[in-house]
Amino acid sequence: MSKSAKARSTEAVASAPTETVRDRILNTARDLFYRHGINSVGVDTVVAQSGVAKTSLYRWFPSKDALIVAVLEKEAEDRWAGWDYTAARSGTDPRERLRAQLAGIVKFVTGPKYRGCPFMNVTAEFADAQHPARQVAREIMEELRRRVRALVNDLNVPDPQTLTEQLVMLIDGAFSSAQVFGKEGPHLLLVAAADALVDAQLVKGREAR
Amino acid sequence: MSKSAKARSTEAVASAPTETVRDRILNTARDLFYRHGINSVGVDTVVAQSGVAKTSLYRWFPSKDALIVAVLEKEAEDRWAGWDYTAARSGTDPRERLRAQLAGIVKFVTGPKYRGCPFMNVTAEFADAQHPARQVAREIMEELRRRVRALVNDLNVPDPQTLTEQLVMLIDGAFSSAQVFGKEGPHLLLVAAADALVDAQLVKGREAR
DNA sequence: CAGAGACGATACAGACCTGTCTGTTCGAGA
DNA sequence: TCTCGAACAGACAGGTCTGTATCGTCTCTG
Repeated sequence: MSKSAKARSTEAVASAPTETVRDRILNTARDLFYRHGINSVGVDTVVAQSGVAKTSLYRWFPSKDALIVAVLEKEAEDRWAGWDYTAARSGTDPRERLRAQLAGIVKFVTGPKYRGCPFMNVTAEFADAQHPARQVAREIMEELRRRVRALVNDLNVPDPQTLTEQLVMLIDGAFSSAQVFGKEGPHLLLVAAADALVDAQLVKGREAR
Repeated sequence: MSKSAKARSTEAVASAPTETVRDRILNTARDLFYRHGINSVGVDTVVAQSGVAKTSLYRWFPSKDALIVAVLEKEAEDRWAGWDYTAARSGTDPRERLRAQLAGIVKFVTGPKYRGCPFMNVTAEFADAQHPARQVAREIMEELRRRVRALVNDLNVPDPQTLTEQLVMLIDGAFSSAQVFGKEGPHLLLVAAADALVDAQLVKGREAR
């Protein structure tokens, strides 16, 4: 038993390079929280699944709330990494760059393991808007807003502020409707809907000119 | 004690006409579930708040799950009543009738007591898609889809199916973004965004003609 | 007036939750 | 070799949850 534990901590370097105890807890919690909901997963389950002692969990995270916040931040980190990856791969045409990000979102919400936007789920699960997890979730959604705005700024539309808000609303709608309706939901039309909104502003801009 | 209980059950007819024990439980549960989240409210709290015995709750509802389902159905009942009310008040112009419903939704999500769409919240709170509460929630969202479709059908657009899905996505986005962002969210632009999508289809229809 | 049933009050079982505490093992550095 | 900290193992406290069981009271109906 102690032998296998020893072997794991040694060989783990090869299989999962330098995955610390903290990371193991964090990754396990992230997976469990997302799959079953935060309130449905106790710390004991996280401890058991990550093969770690309870004392270790509470050494690295002072409370379950702190763990939740850390999980959300890691979730956001990965999301923005994906965003940046898509940004780097998409060309120079502003319109295409926006489409690429939206297509990325569609791909995300149609994935087999999709179970809703983690940040919206946390907002639904914790009624208290002052809860630290909700504060983090809100900040992340604001960041999404800023990133959409940056894309919209390059489109040369007459009212970028309005278009940004409308696109964010569409994106939020894609997140939630994919969760509610599953495979065959409205979210499949996200790119088309966004295109229509952009066109509407471009037409308006041309008329005004 | 027994005197006051007697008086209540008699005078209650005047104050809240024939509010049965079942209704009292249902209304209290609805309020508590919505305000604090379903999983955060125990049956004991519902019992205490509604001034009823626990045995009564379990007489009328075989389990908490059954109570949740009943609450959601009542919630839906009221929502459709509001929809029909708006429909009856709005004129004959299809475009205006759609706008009226969307404006009603904006009014709903900007209300001071708004804490998210109950049916989306339940979807986030219960990870298991087979949970009875989620089944009900999904059916209600499908009904919303059908009602939007009925409005779109009168608009004479070339692709009512697509427009319906896009509008539903917008509506879902309004529900969730209002919850995340609070007062100053994208949801304020719901009517304008929907207008843009409708226009886009009407323009396309004219071009094809 | 008598029986039936709705209701209130409350104790209880059994499970689960978060967070603490004690004691042990093991490896790395002084 | 000795020491110290990280990690493991597991018991525990104090609270919450759902659902059941018990018992007494009220009200209506025949």
